[in-house]
Amino acid sequence: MGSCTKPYHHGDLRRSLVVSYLELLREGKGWQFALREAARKAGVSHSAAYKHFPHKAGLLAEVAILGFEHLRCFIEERAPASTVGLDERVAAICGAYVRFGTANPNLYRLMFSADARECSNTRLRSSGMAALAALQCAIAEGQNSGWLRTCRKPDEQAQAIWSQLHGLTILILDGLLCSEADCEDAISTALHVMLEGLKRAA
Amino acid sequence: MGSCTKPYHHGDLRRSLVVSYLELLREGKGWQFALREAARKAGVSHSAAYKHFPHKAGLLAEVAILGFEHLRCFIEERAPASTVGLDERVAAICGAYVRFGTANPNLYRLMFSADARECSNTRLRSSGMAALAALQCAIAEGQNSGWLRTCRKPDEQAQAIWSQLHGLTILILDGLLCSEADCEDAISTALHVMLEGLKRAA
DNA sequence: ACCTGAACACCGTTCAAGT
DNA sequence: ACCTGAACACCGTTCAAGT
Repeated sequence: MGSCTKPYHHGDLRRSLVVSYLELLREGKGWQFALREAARKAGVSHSAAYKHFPHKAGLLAEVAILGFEHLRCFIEERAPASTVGLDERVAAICGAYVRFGTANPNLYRLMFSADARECSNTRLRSSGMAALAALQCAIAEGQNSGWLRTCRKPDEQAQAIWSQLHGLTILILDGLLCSEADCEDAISTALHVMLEGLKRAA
Repeated sequence: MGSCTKPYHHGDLRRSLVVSYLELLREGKGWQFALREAARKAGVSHSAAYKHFPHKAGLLAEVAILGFEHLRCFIEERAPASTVGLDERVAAICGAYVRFGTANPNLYRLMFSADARECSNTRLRSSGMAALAALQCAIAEGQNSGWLRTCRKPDEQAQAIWSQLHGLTILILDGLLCSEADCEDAISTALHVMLEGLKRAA
């Protein structure tokens, strides 16, 4: 306990590896890191990781799922259910989604990477759905109140909106929609176009 | 000429490597292949590739740009400028875009991969824009004729639509929107939701 | 001018051996 | 039960040497 020599057993290496990978992502140099690099950062031999994950993809999937949970919190913070006005609420949810991506580019990319999906697409899918639950609620409410077009079922419309948010986020991160400088403008413009499309004609 | 022994010099190795990589993509086992595998397929030593490309990313970028040209042709075939009715034309363009992705999943993924972008984002960007030129034309026409909402400039609306198409395509390829079975349904539903959002209220 | 083969520093994964 | 170190088969990249 009081000893300063590193113990042979780590304690919670599994968690430590996930945290190390998250830190690597936050440091900003891409999103594809070696398993060995996460182990290095955790101060442990690389082969130790295989006692906690069957393969690298398992670690990445865990990080990805954590990412979706962060996304859910991020959205709930910036667009609480108490937000007055469906208009504002939907806009806040959509804005929060895209901003999460631009604020955590590497994590967002990892969340949708092949390695992360390969491992447990169903878990990822349900994490994604949980993150978007607020959106689906708002849509159902909006349709009931007559504010939204009601041509489609709420879940179908939620999927369509998710597509748009994801596409916008990815294209922005890829630098294909705009330069870094006018990125904020591009986001708000695209979100406006999108929200206008949702509303019933005035 | 009449000899059947493989010549020491290949002739057009650069092109051959690109074609080999395209074939690997079409074979369906993912989209991340070793440079060495393309060289193997081209029947050449792996180090030979470095006389034609500065690094692997250079090869991938070339493949990606070819992909965008294929996409442009694909759209022009299925949604020629002669298509009667803006309604049909826009729907055809959007449908063609998404179907190109589902028909060439690995190529589509490569086109937006970090490796391909890293090399020449500007060339890629202009290829992407060329592929979407038909869309932008149709939007401008649609706004003039009063069929489309005119709240935004054509290029801004084109970007918003591209976001949606890209997001839909990627999420479908990722298997996050639907299972393989009801994939067609999901696509046409999402496209409908999208097109309804574009139109002026009836 | 173009291609080969050996070499280097990396990787993911495995496995016997240590604590 | 958990961790290490050496080993294996791979990879991208380089470079002297061949044609």
